[in-house]
Amino acid sequence: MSKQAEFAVILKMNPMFADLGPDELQRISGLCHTRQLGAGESLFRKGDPGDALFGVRRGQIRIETGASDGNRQTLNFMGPGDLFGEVAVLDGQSRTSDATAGEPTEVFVLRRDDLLGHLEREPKVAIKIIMLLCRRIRWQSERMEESTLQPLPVRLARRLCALASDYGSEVHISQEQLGVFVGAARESVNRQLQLWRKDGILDLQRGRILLQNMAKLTAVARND
Amino acid sequence: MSKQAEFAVILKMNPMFADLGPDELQRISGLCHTRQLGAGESLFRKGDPGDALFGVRRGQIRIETGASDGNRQTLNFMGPGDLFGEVAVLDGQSRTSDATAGEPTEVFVLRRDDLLGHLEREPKVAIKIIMLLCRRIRWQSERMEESTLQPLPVRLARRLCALASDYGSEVHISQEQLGVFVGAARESVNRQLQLWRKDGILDLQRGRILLQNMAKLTAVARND
DNA sequence: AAAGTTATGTGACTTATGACACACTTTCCC
DNA sequence: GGGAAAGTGTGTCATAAGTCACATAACTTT
Repeated sequence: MSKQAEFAVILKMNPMFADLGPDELQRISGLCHTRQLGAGESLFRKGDPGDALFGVRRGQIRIETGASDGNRQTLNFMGPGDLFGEVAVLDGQSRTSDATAGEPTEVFVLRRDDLLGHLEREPKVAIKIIMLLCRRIRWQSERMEESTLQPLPVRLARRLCALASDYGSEVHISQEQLGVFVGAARESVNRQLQLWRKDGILDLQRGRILLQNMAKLTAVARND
Repeated sequence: MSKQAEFAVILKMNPMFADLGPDELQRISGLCHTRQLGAGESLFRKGDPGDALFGVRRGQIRIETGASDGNRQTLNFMGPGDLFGEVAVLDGQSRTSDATAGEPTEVFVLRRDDLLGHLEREPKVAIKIIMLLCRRIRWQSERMEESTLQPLPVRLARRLCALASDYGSEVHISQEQLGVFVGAARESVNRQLQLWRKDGILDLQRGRILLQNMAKLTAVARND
């Protein structure tokens, strides 16, 4: 399979591009090229212009806060098949975080100028992108209400379910990280996890969580 | 001034369209027409297709939840110059709330089909719209973090500053409404307002708030 | 293996805010 | 004018979650 075809598959997996037809995807992915990074090499830093969209081909990219006080916080890991910078590539605003290769990594790069030129030539695609952005705005505003209003156990259960759908029943994450994700203190996360452990919903080990009863967990997430 | 020119001014005031050039605006506003509503008449209901964008020319439109349990919650008032349905007109998704005329009202209507046809003929405008949507997505995600993390006084101060920039130093809103806006209980809102009143930052009257010291209020909003 | 570092578990305390209850005032309207 | 309704001011209480402090356990490094 060619690089381009591989990138088309990645695009297709992302909700942002899922509605595009095969020919439209093919023409967009034809614009991409690739880049190699060594372990620890920086892809972009906070403040850099958002001049491209990236897809991980192999390796791992860490999205981190460039906290100047030395306490570097990892916000997310992007593995093979993950896409990021979709919004930046469209609006060109500067990056809001750092991205660094955690290991030797190859990324697909779709440059902003190339994409915009393409959209200008194909207004129908531009209109589809508009729809997708609108969908994202709606989705975000729904989430916004929810995340503010829902209590910690619900937010935590939802995050765990989401992680489970990505990584299976053994989620490899520290309680500290989990706290950052759901916007809570580590101690609060720990206390809730302990309760669930006593209920047999999950088990805890250093640096990982074993989900044993997804049914109960999704019930909490639904918040019935 | 023609109807179209009047509508162009309203569009220009909205951040969503503020970046468009005069000629682009003129051509878009040339697509609009107007509609008259009597007091209490419905403009659209929850679930209706989002097939148009509206701007209030005169009168008032209330945006309300169509709560079936009879307890109707007013979410927002749109007065002359206000624009709403910007996202719906682009993506065509159904309305998420009811809109009803609070008094005899005239609205500008920009229909979805007309706008999309226009965008297809002018891809440069479509790309500008894409930028604007991206800006909105970013703005939303910033707000999302903030609204979860910031304490009530900060959220309240920010909302009051925003209202002040729209309506001046005399904000006409009930404490109940304010509570809905910042996601807090009416009582909590009241208690915070009382503290600020004792500091001379503002004064309270039935149904309105008089802002007397915007400097202090913005200082709270900045959360230094 | 010893020492150091990171992750986890837990108790004590504090604080912000929601919930309820009720008094008081203003406005509306019949 | 006389309710009724809506908006406001406050007290009391309960609770969720943050903070601090420290113990323990598990990995890493030398």
